[in-house]
Amino acid sequence: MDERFKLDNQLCFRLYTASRLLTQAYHPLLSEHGLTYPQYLVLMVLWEQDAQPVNDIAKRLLLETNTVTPLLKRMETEGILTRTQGKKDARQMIVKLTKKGRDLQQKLTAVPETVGRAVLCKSITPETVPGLFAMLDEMIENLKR
Amino acid sequence: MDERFKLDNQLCFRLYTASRLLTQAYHPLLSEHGLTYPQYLVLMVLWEQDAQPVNDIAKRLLLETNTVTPLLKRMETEGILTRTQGKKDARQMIVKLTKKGRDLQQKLTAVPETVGRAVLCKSITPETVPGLFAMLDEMIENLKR
DNA sequence: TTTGAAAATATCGCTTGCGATATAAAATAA
DNA sequence: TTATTTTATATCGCAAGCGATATTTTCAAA
Repeated sequence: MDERFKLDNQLCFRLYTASRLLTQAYHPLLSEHGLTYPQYLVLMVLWEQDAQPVNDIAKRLLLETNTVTPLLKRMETEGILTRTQGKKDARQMIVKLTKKGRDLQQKLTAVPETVGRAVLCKSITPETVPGLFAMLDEMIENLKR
Repeated sequence: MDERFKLDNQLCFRLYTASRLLTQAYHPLLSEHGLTYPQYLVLMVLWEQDAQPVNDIAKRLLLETNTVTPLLKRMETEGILTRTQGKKDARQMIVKLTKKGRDLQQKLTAVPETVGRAVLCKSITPETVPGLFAMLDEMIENLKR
């Protein structure tokens, strides 16, 4: 058996699994407010800086517009944000939070804490997290050729 | 602005992005052989141990059967594996590689190497990978309550 | 100015991931 | 044995992701 094909030696499988399981940890906290995890990501982007074109949101999340556009449309239907054509550039759609979208930040204050606690363990602590972040950041930078 | 909602402070977003980008790195290598990344995971499970029930494969990948069953059916259609009802337990479907499925291992030998090289960088080296694996493993163990 | 290239967004088709639920077989209890 | 519960798969519906492609608008070059 080729060691290179063993699941236990795969970085990607670990990342894939860790990502899925951590997203699942968000699920009960977000679905309570009718949100999915990718929608929560969009909210974090817009809470940082409101009124952005689709492209800027997509770039920030390293997603394609063919993923983000339908996602934003669903959030518009939910009354979380509005999409209006840009004035300077008519090709752009400017995405802006509604009051409901802004108010969600207060309602979700417990989320980062709760998930943060769920992740903490022997090898993942306030001391080790910066190192982990650095490795993942370098890897991400490396892969988005 | 609440620091805890900043995208740059999120572990989950990093894992989600790293997982997606690394999976994308597999894409050209796998699609050449008509495979997706989750299908490649199934192959790795079966190369390690052939002839497993659906449930064992799902457990190994930490996926639900409602994800794995359709995936296996597509692979069966492609002639990569067979699904036959268990003899001891008629509820089980035993999944077994065909010759085509076994032969894929030889055809994909370059994949682990190629992706491995793409990941290597200053902070991800043969020396640091075991530590990264340990953190992810503990996190995964922690989250699969 | 006209024309062609680039950019911003959207549409289509398909696979995955997963909550909820159904079905059938096996194991356990009464 | 009969009834109940558990287990193994599967089905359904929906939201991502994403490759491929279309549409519209802007920009740049001729």
